[in-house]
Amino acid sequence: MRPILRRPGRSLALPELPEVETVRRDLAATLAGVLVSAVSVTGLRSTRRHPTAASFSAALAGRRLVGFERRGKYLLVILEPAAVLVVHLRMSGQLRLAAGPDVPLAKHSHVVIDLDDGRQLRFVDPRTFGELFVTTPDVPELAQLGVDALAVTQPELTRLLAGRRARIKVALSDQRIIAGIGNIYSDEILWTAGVRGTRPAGALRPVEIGRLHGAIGAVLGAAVESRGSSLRDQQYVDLGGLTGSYQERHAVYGREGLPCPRCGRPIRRIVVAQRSHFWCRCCR
DNA sequence: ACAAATACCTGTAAGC
DNA sequence: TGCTTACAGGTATTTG
Repeated sequence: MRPILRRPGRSLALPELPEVETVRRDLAATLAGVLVSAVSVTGLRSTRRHPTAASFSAALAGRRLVGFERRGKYLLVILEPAAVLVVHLRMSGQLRLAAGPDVPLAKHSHVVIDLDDGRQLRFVDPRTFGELFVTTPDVPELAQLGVDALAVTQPELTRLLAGRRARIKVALSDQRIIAGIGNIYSDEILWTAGVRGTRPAGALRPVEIGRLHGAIGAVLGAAVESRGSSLRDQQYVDLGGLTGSYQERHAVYGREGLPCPRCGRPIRRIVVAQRSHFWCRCCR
């Protein structure tokens, strides 16, 4: 019996660790040392952690952008005088650099940050899940965030997964355990490691955790080199509006019914924790 | 303590 | 052709 070929599930390209890291590097290369001269907020949901748009603007204006860090999917812009601008792109957020105020505003531009050299840093976000907020240097809002996926060691991973009954697909995407992996890269990592996503995390054998640890570094590292993944409606673009290219190397994500690169059998899609999970029956 | 379900939101495309 | 509707998912919150 031939497998039923269905259209691949509609997929977006959501900002996960590689996409946020690409934006971080671009920011560091283009904005180090600039002064924020003014801030305009038109989308109140984007600054919802602040009581008013004015309180967000006042916290950011007059400060200099002196450092650019990343924790998981959170972007941290280090400010002087001492403070931190935290940015999370969530589903559809983009940071875009404009040469000046005359460049037409993209639809769904919610925050415009004027820089003292005339350029503008703009936050664009159709689905309005993303957010920006200014906080203290210790960033207490991120206290629950787990170890960054690019920094986790194999012994740490072993300890973090021990005893957990959650499926490994879910545990990998849990930001309190490991920070930076979302729905796209968790599937690519599991396929690369040859680990079934529905296995309980705590049941993985040491050799499987070893393969998983290797796959986390290999997949995320290669995706960073490719400047992230952009798919379909191209939700993810970098600071200059350009797409990444790692989608060309996706083995399973968004490829339901297409041949597995390893064995040629059709990629399957199931729903795990209300999310699409793409996998190969024989290769995981 | 941990796990699972739900709300939030809009562009896209499938289906009629 | 045009309308309706289902779907995509990260995180905070709620419920179990």
